[in-house]
Amino acid sequence: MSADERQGLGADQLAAYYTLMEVGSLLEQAVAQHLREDGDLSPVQAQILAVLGDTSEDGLRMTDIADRIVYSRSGFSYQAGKLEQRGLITRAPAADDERSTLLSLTAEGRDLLRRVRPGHVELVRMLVFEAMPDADVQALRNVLEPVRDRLRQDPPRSARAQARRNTRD
Amino acid sequence: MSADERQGLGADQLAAYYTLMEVGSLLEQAVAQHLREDGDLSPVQAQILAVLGDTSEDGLRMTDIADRIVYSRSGFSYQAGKLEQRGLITRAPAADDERSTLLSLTAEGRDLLRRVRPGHVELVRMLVFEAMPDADVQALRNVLEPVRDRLRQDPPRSARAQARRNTRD
DNA sequence: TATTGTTATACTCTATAACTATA
DNA sequence: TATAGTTATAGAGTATAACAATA
Repeated sequence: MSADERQGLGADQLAAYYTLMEVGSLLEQAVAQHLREDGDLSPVQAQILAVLGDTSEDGLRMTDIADRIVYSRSGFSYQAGKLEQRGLITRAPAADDERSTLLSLTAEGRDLLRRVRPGHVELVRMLVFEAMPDADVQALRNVLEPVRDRLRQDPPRSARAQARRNTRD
Repeated sequence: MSADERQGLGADQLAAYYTLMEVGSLLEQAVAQHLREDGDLSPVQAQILAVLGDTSEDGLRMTDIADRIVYSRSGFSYQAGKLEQRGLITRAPAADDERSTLLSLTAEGRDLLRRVRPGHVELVRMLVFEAMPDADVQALRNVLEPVRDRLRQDPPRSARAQARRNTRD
């Protein structure tokens, strides 16, 4: 937090971390505002629709989607209920395993996705990529994709126990 | 959202955008969990404490802090109230302008900051920087700092009107 | 017994607008 | 009149745990 004492991170790393977090949060806010105003969608609802729109399957199980979106199961049910109420998705028990629920886009859901996407893409282009050279786009991917893979697999469990030992000032 | 039709973004840009968002959100979740478990702090509360801990001033006005943290004023009052209840900060009217409220860290607030920081830094080091070459740290800063500056100044107002014209499929 | 998902409940956070007080 | 901040109120989202149904 304060910059006057550092153990594990140098000044450059700390600056990179702050910048990364600030960009992530400002960008998420801007995108969330757009999705809400343009499609009355919360970020999670938009993610669910996007995942359903990107698959070629007939439907996806809740658990399969939850694997791609970090989220509690109850919160997921709540959001899926919202989307179903609005007629954007359907919920149906899976044929092979009746415990599972298959989510599918309705025609209206697909329409909404098509209606919102251009503005979403244009917003991101303006905010992030308008002045970014192609080489920087590549650099961003090269640097962040390994971090993403690490974060995906790493439930941040062990960190605290290990870090606490450094807490003795 | 779906990748089969793109107007303003190439595949690389889209991939970079998705990766950036996912890293931001996974990292924020991990950090938020740590701050909650280790210091019972919400992300915003932690940010307020961090800003207060990083300044050399006697206290900061609400508005000065809000400038560094995107947040509504009422939400800010709510969070400041929480921190004051816990004895981590004090609120006092400013001497020169009695409309303003000066926030200051108490000794307990400073202690909490010192107690939580090592684990926070260590978590970020493990999740982000352990396997990242110094050159990549530089690259990340070079690419993202201009984006951050753009996002800071850019209230995402005009995007929708401009983007809607592309919506005619 | 374990897994998938839903629901009840309580809580936190956020947004809007009305309000107080100072400038 | 404009600005700084608070508060009332209402709503959205989230987490936990208890629950039902299926494997």
